[in-house]
Amino acid sequence: MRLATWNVNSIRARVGRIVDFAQREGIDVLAMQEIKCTPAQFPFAAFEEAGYHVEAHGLNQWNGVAIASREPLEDVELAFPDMPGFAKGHEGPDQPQEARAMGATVGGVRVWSLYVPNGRGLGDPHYVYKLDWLGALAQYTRDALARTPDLALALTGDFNIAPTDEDNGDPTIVPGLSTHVSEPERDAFRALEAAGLADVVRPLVPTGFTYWDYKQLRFPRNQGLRIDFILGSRAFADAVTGAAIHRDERKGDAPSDHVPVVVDLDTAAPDEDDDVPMIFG
DNA sequence: ATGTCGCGAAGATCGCGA
Repeated sequence: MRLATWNVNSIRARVGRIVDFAQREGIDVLAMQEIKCTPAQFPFAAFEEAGYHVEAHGLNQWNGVAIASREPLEDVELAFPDMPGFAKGHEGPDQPQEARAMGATVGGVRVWSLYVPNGRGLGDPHYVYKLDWLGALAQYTRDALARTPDLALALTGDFNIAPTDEDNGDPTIVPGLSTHVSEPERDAFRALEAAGLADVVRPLVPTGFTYWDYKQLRFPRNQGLRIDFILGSRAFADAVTGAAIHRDERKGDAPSDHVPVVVDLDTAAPDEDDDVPMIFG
């Protein structure tokens, strides 16, 4: 199975380019973020004509996530447990959840398409929201893997965190002053790893960014960020056979500011009669 | 020049979010 994640920055503005990519690259499951529309506005037909089922979740022109899949999506969820909400100017409990998460099961894998809150600024309520949101995501991960240790779980999406200094090539993003690179955000990312997940792309694609701001010639200067990830549980990571970051998708007409991140999985069912036993670790 | 995008609402530009 070939699984991809892509912050598309509006599905309607570039649906042709996205479906073309999925078909050309043989993507079986495509987790999308920032679709920027409601399901009523989503261009389902373009995906269906290309052989994909799609589940979309969007409340307005902001955020929004979706998953397209060649096989039907099962057990779709539109939030993880205790996912915090946010409403500007209305800090406190009981804020409405945004359209930032979708979980679905396909090919034996529990896949999440996640659009982690940006944070906006180190002193901003949105930054507190970001850290709370990531904390609840880590708790979900711990609970899910405690309940089912051999679960093939994949958290994919735009995490809005550059986990190491090597993941930040944007000179305007400064440790100590900027979101995406602060220690609390990096701690929150490491907490996901401590919960039982691993970045399954970095071992196969050690360097390279996944996002370049539209402004200031960031892409021609290659001043980007690595902020889009596929984090997998042990059972998921053990099935990974390849990975790619499709930098070329930042080129050409009307690109998203993010590019797709792809992994290949060997999802052949274990065979009890196989002469060669499966060996882990 | 916070210099680019995308969206919606207003109304042929602006505010918001990133």
